[in-house]
Amino acid sequence: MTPQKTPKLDRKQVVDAALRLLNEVGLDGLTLRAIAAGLDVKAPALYWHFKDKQALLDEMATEIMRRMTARTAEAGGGTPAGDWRGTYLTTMRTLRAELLRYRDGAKVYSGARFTDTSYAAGLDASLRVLIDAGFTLATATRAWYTAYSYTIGYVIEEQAMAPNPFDGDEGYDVEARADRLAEHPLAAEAGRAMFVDFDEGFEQGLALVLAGVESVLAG
Amino acid sequence: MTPQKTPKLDRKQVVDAALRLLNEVGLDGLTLRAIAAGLDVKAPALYWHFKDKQALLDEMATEIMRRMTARTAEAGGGTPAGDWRGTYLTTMRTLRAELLRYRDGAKVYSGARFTDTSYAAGLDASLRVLIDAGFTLATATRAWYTAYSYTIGYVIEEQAMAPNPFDGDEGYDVEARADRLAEHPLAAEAGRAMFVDFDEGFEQGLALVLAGVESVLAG
DNA sequence: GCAACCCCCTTAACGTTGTTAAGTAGCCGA
DNA sequence: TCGGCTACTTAACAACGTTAAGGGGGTTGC
Repeated sequence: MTPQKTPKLDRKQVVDAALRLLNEVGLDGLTLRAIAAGLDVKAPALYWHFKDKQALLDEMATEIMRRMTARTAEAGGGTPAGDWRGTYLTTMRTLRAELLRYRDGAKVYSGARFTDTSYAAGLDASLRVLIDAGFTLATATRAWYTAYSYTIGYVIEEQAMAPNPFDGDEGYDVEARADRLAEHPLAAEAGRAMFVDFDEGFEQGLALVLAGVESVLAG
Repeated sequence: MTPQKTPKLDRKQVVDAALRLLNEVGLDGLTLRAIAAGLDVKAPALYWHFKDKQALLDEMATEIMRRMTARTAEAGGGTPAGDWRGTYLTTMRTLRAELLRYRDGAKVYSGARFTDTSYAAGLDASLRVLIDAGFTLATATRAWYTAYSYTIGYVIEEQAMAPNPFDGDEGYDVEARADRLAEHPLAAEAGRAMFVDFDEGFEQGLALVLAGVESVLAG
């Protein structure tokens, strides 16, 4: 249709189109032919820019990470310089928020390996804040990675359960679950608590991890 | 070959064969044809026992959960009755250990929905221990789910990184990573800490979560 | 004793997927 | 004008999940 003079297609465009499509069709529907169609191109054309599909998925994960790093840096502007608690919370909240922006975002992210080292600057900054607050490198690393693991695990579970924000998918029926578990009242009620307000649930768990970090630092 | 009188194949046998094969070929190689071949059967035969592949994966995850519950109950025998801390730690250690028994175990597990309610008894028991120790149902649930999310996230990352225990896969080269990150010394050194001793790293993070739970209970 | 039936599996095939091979239009330097 | 590089195309392949149709063997009904 649009007769481009030099019909250049680059890696960035492919990644952007793939991330856009991800939100429409989910990870299962993310086929190379569909991605290519969105770019007015045939599937094998993608192989000029990426070795294989996994390389594209890795680049998508890396792009998600870059956007998260950028947002963390922005949000860092509103956080006082010495406030390691605020930085810590903001980093993990931003990580979750960015994963939630894409359907199956946590799955794509956690299943991939980054294609460059651009994440290191953000990690370095996060650790620096903790170290300046008195942490050793070892405890800072552990504090960071624990909250990171928690966040990844939480969002994976959240995206598996929650109604999909992008189409009419109904998601997990919490009340039906409670009915099935009538013989186990604690588990039944716990399900309501776990799967109803994910934002609040994440905050509570994150506060818990932070409290643990504080008590270790104090010790 | 072996002329079975009534060549019965049931769901349990299929799940067992699939879990065995999972350890040999990983999630990517886990095809219905390969599973069927291991049972001296053709692929469409599996559709008599399972609606589709996802139903089989769900059943595999449920079986992993059941084995975990059984092991937790065993390990509970060695834990004093009133020791909620010991029970809490043991539950999460057992969860991780069981996920690690299968290649891509955490991915299979976290991507599935349980096919029955057998998990509820274990969850109920875990919550009961916390409540008897003075937790409200809400705080017990949050304490449990936070450690659960942490463990899932940690093992997903671990299995993506670690050398595969089942074949000669080399895994992630920690030193090469450190070299690439020469400009970010904190991140480089943190990588060594995060990806070297996964057992120890898990314990430290879990202790951190537990410390947070304790401080919330004390507050 | 035979026919009907149901259980559990087979063979065959379909559409889709990731991926490779081979060819080709446009551009660029010599 | 000539290669030669870039960035795609068309064609095709093997493998996958899945469905359709059929068949053998045991059990049941009469």
